[in-house]
Amino acid sequence: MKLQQLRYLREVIRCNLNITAAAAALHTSQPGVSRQIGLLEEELGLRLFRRSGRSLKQLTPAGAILARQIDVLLNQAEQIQRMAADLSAPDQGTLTIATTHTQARYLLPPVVSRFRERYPKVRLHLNQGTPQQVSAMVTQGEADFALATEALEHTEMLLALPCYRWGHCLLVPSEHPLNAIRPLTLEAITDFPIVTYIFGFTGRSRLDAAFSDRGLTPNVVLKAADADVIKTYVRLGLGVGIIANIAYEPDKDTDLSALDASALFGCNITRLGIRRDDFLPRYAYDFIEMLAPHLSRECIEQSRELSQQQLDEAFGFGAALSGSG
Amino acid sequence: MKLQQLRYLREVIRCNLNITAAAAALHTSQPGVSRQIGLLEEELGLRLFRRSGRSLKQLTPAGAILARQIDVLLNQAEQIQRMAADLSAPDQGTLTIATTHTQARYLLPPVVSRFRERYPKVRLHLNQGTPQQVSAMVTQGEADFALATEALEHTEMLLALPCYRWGHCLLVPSEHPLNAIRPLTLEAITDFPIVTYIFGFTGRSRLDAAFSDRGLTPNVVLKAADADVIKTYVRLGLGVGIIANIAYEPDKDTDLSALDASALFGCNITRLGIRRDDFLPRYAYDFIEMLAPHLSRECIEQSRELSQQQLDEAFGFGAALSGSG
DNA sequence: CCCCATTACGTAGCACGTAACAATG
DNA sequence: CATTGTTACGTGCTACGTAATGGGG
Repeated sequence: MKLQQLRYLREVIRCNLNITAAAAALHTSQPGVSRQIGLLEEELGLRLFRRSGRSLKQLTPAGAILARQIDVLLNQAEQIQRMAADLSAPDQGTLTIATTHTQARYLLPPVVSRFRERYPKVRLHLNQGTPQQVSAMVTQGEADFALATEALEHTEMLLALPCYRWGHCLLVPSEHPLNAIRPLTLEAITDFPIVTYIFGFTGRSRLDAAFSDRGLTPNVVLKAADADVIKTYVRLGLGVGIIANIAYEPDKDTDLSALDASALFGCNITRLGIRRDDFLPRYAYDFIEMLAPHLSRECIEQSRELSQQQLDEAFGFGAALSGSG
Repeated sequence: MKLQQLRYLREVIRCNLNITAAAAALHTSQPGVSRQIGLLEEELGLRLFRRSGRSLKQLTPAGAILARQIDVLLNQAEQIQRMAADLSAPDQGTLTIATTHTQARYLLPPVVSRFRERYPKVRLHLNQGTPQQVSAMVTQGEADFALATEALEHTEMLLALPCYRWGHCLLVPSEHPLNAIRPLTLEAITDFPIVTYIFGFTGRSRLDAAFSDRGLTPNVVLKAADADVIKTYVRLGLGVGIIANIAYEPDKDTDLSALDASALFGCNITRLGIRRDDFLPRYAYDFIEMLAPHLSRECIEQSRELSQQQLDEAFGFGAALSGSG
């Protein structure tokens, strides 16, 4: 039994039992993969795949059981390699962060600056995507951790650590009538066309919930994936914007006013998503601590053992907040 | 990184950093091991051993960290192989049981008979030893499971599942004056010389505790490791025996009387010891179920996740019983 | 001077790639 | 007939064993 054979097997399964695709993904020849799978089956004394003619149709029950264990083993092997890399050169390596627009654009820049100063030799990758893509990147091991407000707490594979809380704000041109209304109400907002996020982005679900709880139907005339697009259309006078309040930049957005709406829409929690069984190098923990000082290495390592529910309790969040907010 | 290199490394560490001994244990050449260790260090980019001149003095801190992870990985690899063997030929293989005299001599014979009938192709090994040896055999992977009344619950590595409870009995010649004393008391027993187990065997600690709780000092004239020896000396009239009541065989011991003493000495629990992270083939679970019907496969697999304390609670034993009984 | 690890060197095995082949839809 | 997996075959790498070398206690 060779580690390579197990890697081949894993890749074949990942490629929906397509040996050709697996070989391509592994940058090796197709017959080589086929052969090693065959040898592995021979050594283990059982068929891992149910074949119909020449093509692999499905995993045998035994194959499925073993594949699960083999995944664990390969993860462990990769962890050992990462640990060795970290131990041999603690300030070198790669850090890949999967994140959404809002975090990448407004939250991370200062953290990235500090990090690059502290660890100039670490190659930093920022992968932007939708919350779902971000979550998938981490679960599939393509990124070291994720940062997003949505979708991270949906799988027990990930540890979704609360990073910080934020609310929404209303974005209006300086001369807009809403500037005069105090206190701001959902009803007042509903009188105007609205420009905000598409569903599943940056707390959009919380906005919808707030309106529908009051029996209101907002007139959303434009849905965008990020605050920059929203600002552009607010400037064109298309409607009033609702964005994350961290996305308002007082220095640059001097032609717009931000009216805090945290009280209306409730607060959101941006979470840090880490694979439960993943080893992270020292600099990754340092990055996280720069981002959220309460998430020390010690704190994270203790959290790994907890269920998501226990975690939320430990951090003092009820079920309401740990939902789709 | 090859599995073989990791196996070599593990063996070198097991052999107290002696490469020559490790090579011998692995049935391979000494330079081969030396070379592979070197290649592994090169690939990982760090020294695993602190060398003084040519000999390995100790593990480096990094080496120690990695060695722990590597142990986990190799265990996982071996587990996969065992699982494959079980899946490919569920009624073939080897079952090694580590146990003490009492269990091997009085408890296991009928179970073994049934098992051999059901699984004629399984090679069954019974390894007898002291409770400490028995425990060590399982923790070191030399046996699949252990059966003993003592020493198994001392390490969290093992799952010590309660198998059955038993008490002691007093063994006396047919004409002995104690036959007439009802009810039996500790004081009455203390009037006679006693023949029983050496310390650490078959509930001996419970006997001592019972006497000392009453402020009594028994006159133990012979200490033996097993009931057969004890019976022999009781027959010679050396004293009265105190043995596990399962060790009294009414058919064969017709010249001796057994007086139940469970009430005097309390009950003991014989436990089944399994490595928490170990995979057992189907026939092993069947053996266990023949031995103790309440220990189904399902029950055991659920127990693996529990701490020893949770386990004792689940089985309804308090701290008093889970002690050295 | 003995013990032990490393280096040197030759060999045998095996993983891999190219090419040809088989089978399925 | 296109796609995919298996068999055939040659090659280059490498793990391993034997032998020689180097260092400590």
